[in-house]
Amino acid sequence: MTNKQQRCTIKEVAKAAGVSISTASIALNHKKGVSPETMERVFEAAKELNYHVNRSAKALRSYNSQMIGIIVPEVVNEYYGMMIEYVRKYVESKGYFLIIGITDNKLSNEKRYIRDFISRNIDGLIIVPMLKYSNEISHLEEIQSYGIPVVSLSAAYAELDAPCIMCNLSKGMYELTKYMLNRDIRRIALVAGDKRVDNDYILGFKAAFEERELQIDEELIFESDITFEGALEKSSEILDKNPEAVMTISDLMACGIVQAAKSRGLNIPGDLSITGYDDVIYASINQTPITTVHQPIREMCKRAVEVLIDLIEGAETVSSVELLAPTVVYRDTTKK
Amino acid sequence: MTNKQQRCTIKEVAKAAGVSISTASIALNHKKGVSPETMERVFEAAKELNYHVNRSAKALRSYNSQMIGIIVPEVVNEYYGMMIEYVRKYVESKGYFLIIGITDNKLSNEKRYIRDFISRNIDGLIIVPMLKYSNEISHLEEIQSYGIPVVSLSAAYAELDAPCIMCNLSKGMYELTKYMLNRDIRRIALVAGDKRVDNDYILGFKAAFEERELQIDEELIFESDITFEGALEKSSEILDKNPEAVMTISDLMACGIVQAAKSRGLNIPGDLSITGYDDVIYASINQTPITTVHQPIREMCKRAVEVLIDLIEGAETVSSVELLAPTVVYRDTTKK
DNA sequence: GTGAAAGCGCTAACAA
DNA sequence: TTGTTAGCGCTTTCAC
Repeated sequence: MTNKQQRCTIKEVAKAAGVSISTASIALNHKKGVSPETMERVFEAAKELNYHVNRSAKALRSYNSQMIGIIVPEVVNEYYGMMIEYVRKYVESKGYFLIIGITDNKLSNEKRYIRDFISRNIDGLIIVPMLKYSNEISHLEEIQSYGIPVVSLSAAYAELDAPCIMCNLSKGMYELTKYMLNRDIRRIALVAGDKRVDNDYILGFKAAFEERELQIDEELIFESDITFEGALEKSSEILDKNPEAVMTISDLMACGIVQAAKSRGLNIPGDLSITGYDDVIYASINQTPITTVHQPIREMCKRAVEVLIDLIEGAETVSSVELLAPTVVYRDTTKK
Repeated sequence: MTNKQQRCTIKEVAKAAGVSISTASIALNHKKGVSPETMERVFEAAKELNYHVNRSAKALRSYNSQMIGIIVPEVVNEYYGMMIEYVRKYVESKGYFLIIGITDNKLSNEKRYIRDFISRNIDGLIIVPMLKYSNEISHLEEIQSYGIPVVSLSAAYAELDAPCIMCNLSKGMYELTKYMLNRDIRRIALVAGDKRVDNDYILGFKAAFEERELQIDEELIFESDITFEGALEKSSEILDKNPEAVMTISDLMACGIVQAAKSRGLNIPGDLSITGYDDVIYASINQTPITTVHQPIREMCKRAVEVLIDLIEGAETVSSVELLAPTVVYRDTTKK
């Protein structure tokens, strides 16, 4: 780092290869219209000079940055971490670079990232909606108005005119609830986050009861912070109702319930069944592995990227919700 | 998204404000040399027209992208997730945007991201070294040669001439081992990843034994994949040696040992003490919360960003290692 | 305090 | 097939 050197430009590559700048540009971009020999000379010169294209210049001139943006509520959470991981992989396999905005569940941050992403000329946006209820979508409409396609992943903004790829959350909850009811477990608590945001889960839960013409006790449907600590705090209120089962909408919440139940000396699943949702690592690393619903995160991410890139390449936007199927994973916190 | 509109440029803002382009530029960048009234007119026009600066153009012209790059081995892991989270926060509070490369512990990916980051004109780089042993640093030296400062975080590349901010890993391991020895636990297994990479941990472990002039059984020092599954697999070999304690170098590995011990019917900490490292969520959400060593991740990230930004702003590079102090966190997998 | 004009590195007409 | 040239949106001298 002593003698700072300048990066070489396409001009120098062209000169070294003995061709014009435009020929060098065509060659470096693997476009047709240049002879094989010229091509080789240019690439040799580029390698020799250790040429790196200046993407700022390229983006300025050609109106695309080869960057796709993703906005997620959090990153310190296996569920979103996996999304970033998979989306990144697919995006990069298509020749794009993924830039990431993390909102901390704050609308103001979501807006800030949208502004920044517009400034940085992203080619497309994947938005993973916040966990808080919001119907403010003007910032998303603005980015769309500039012709930047938007796809929502994991959940939908009801009023946004954009494709959405998500898991059939309701179905997973229905299956799992049915499994409980089949084992004569009736007194089931359900712990959601915000009832409006998490209505899909509640719908599936109720559907299983209704199918069997069983009464639902609305008092057993709780709202809680969707975190480990949140569930832990809420647990005394929940367990005081003496449920036979506690179903949650995330594995982390289930961990909280498990820990609380243990400190009450409850036997799992003898005295109490507990279920998570998502099937991320938290469910399997627990001392007692947790029964949960697997969301096909990988497939969701793959589809989201496919749909987005189609849009970037000029496909017509159709506002549709694509629901991928969940799978119940039976582990040790529920009866066999 | 029906009628795609063009983003407005500084030219249009200038025109609307009735000033020249250069005046508009000065005003928009809050530079001095423009009257308050003009300033206001420009900002009003910008707001009116919904102006977003084109950062590609700005970066091209002014040789800085206001982007800082970070390269991490993984993201689906609380430890790295938190790093991204904290680094992002500090970086953004300084007016930069963080772009992230995830290498999956592959050198080829690290090189690929470096190339990409050079192309995208990042202003500085934070590198969190891979968990695999490597002394190939030519790509890092190259980016440095262009005057882009590099800071390493969480671990050091021995041969790289760059500042490093990390936790005093050795000290944490020493303290924890001493705690065990003080409770007359002697037969302690240590589970590392690669012994070369994780030598600091081993050094601390041995130091505690040596201080008391106790013999170390090298057979009880294991290498394993630094994952939950890795530890789970290795566990039978480890537990077959009948240790009184198993110390690991990550909380996730500790979870694996806990699960394996439980399925052998071992009582924790009665029959077996288990410790993790890092103090991330995996340690606290387990049914039996795990004793571990807290790494001051937040402070590490803060310092790394501070040092990097000083360098970006022209400070002299000094190749130094800054060691932050760990804290042992006693939970339920060790004796009181 | 403000404006005119050059040019950052690159792509894409258009000419040759 | 290859070269010439204009210009993407912005910053930054340098005049005025």
